[in-house]
Amino acid sequence: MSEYSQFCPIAKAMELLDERWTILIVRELLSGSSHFNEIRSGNPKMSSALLAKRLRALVRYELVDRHEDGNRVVYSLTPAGLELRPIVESIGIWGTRWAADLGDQDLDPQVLLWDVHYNIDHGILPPGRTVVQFVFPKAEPHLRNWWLVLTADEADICDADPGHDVDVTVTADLRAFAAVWMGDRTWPNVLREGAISIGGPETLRRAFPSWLKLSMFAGVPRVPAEL
Amino acid sequence: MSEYSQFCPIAKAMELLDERWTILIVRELLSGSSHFNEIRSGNPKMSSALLAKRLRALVRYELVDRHEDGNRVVYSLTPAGLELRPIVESIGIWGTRWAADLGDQDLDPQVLLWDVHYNIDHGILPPGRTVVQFVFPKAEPHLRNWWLVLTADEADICDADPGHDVDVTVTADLRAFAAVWMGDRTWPNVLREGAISIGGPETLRRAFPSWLKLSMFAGVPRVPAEL
DNA sequence: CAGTATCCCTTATGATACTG
DNA sequence: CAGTATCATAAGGGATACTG
Repeated sequence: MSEYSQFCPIAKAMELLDERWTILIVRELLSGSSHFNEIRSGNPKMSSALLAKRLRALVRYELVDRHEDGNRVVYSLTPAGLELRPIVESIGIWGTRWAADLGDQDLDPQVLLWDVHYNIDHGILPPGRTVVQFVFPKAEPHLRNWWLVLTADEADICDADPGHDVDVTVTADLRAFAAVWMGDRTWPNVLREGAISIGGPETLRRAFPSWLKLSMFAGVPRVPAEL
Repeated sequence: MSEYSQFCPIAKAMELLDERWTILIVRELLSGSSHFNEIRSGNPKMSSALLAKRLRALVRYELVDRHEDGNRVVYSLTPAGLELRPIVESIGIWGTRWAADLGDQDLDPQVLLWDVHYNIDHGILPPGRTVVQFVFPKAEPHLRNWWLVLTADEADICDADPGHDVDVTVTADLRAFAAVWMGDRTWPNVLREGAISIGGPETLRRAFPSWLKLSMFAGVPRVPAEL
């Protein structure tokens, strides 16, 4: 932490919060991640060494608690960390309104599907296990195929075939999928246009879009285009 | 700006906002600063070169507008920049609750008085000009004496004697003054204890505390001490 | 799984001085 | 007033490999 030498509470807060990646780590913890590699899944471009360093700092600032549970390590937000939620949400709302232009490098399938897997409407899934395969034909080969394994109380994202039978196959243009997820386009619109196609038994195919709750920022009112 | 390569609006926003000093510059603009050296006054530890660089970036991101008015340069927030207010405020609220421990290096008289000068209750000042001298006996010699020049519509802070007759002299322990400003202590309390003393004609001396509105975060509910 | 350890190259930025 | 210019050093962080 480098210091601003100001009594101002905004400055005192930013001493703890303005390092690169810090807010994104808090976002992951607020979303439900609690293990080192879960946080990495939501931030795949961050190196392991850097995440370890940031987590150590967050524990030192008493925003995050580190707890060993058997052979696993569990990270969780302290009361101070939990109260960062209004900050993180207002940043997301602002970003949705004013920083929503995505470059090609922003369309990372892993980050997108990681967000998706935390926002599944488990209540309306078919009974048992449902496997959705995502194919992003234009992505780099190793980022092209993903499997989402859904049960009544879990959602797992895999970048390797988990071996189960696939129930639904979603072939998508990544930009179109992100636009649906963010509430900028609708399922009927992208399906009609062919930017996304859904394969599988008709019942499942038709049900699939309803399984995904959208991004928590999908409903944010947008800035009207200038006339 | 370095990039996170994530579609997430929180990440897209932080690409613009998480560089050191950026939020503090926005804070100054939200408080009412519009000139280069006003922003510096609120951030005296930032070098001129660095402020220039940050301002160029903020203009590039379209959060700040730079406008030449005759021979002066005027900075103002764009619509996108103005919408940062909820973020900055929630950061300040959080900082007040969870990052309020001040080290000695945080007690910078200039930053504190700069905040004070933006929060004067001009409506209840005596008519004409009122000059308040602040003395912080324990501060470094060059930060020990300050003059606050108040009129019906202006408040100026000087670190050199502006030459006017002084109406009120406030001799203060800086930590006590910051505590009053932040709402952690009351005027009666610090006056009784002698941590601050006010000199001058009795009417003015008694009126002085009411001229200062407190920090905008003075009313934030604090975290109850653990039992 | 949850990290460490190194190496090495950029960036960032503090200090100082200068300018139209 | 509103910046530039230059230098020197510190910090940041990517790549890669390794570990209990």
